Amino acid sequence: MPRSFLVKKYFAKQKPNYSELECQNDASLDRYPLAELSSADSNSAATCFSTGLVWDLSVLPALYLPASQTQPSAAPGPLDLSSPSSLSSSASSSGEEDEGRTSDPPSPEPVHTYAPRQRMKCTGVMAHISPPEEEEERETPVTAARPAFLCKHCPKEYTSLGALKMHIRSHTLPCVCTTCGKAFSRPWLLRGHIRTHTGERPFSCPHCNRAFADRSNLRAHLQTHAEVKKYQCGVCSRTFSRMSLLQKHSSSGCCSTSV
DNA sequence: CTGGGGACGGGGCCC
DNA sequence: CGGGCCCCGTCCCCA
Repeated sequence: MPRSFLVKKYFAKQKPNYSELECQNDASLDRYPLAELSSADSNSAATCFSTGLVWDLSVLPALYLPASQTQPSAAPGPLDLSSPSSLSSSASSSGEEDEGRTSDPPSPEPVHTYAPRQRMKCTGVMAHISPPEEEEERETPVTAARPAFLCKHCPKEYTSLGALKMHIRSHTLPCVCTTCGKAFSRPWLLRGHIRTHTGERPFSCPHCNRAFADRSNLRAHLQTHAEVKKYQCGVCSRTFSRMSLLQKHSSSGCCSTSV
């Protein structure tokens, strides 16, 4: 079974330009927004969060922001890269080219135009029009009279047929690895999987030349080069490269007061 | 226990 | 509308 299937945390998702992380070199480390942590201080989770520099576990609920609160500076993702100085949208790419379209420069200022992702709600029925009264009973009533496209394989609901079709692929898994037979919902997932067979690692770290088969893994790796990680404990100000590490840290006692 | 890498899934955006 | 890609996130495993 998929590991994260249907168990995603509903964090507000923004779209920081992580390409910056991957393309900036040494100088970038100095310019990491997180470097401002000390000044931003972390005695207050809100303070910490308001800086948009790190994620503080204690304020995670605050991340569940309505779509209206999407100012880049107010509720950015894990990293606030919207600052003009850091968001050069630059050249992502020295080492991380995708097989398909290599160093296509990312969209100039994605954060400015980014619309927060809407989390989809689930229903248990197959229908194309959601009765208004049913909408009212739902937790997050949206799109009152909008057609709802419901997956017949699971309770998921989508507001567009395209999104639904995309989702259905996760059930049908049309992309099959010819080597091991494992099936995937999308071709690029399969390509990524195939790299595990071929050993291809097209994403390399500009700092240590370590290569990765997966861009996300490179992104995580780049955190290890950062002096200040992007997930910060609201109590002890310690920073972590991953949310899971921060969560472990919190649950293990340090943040007993805040968690 | 902590930190990090590997693998992979999802939704959203762009073309 | 569909494909491709991006980013985010999670889980597992290992050092």
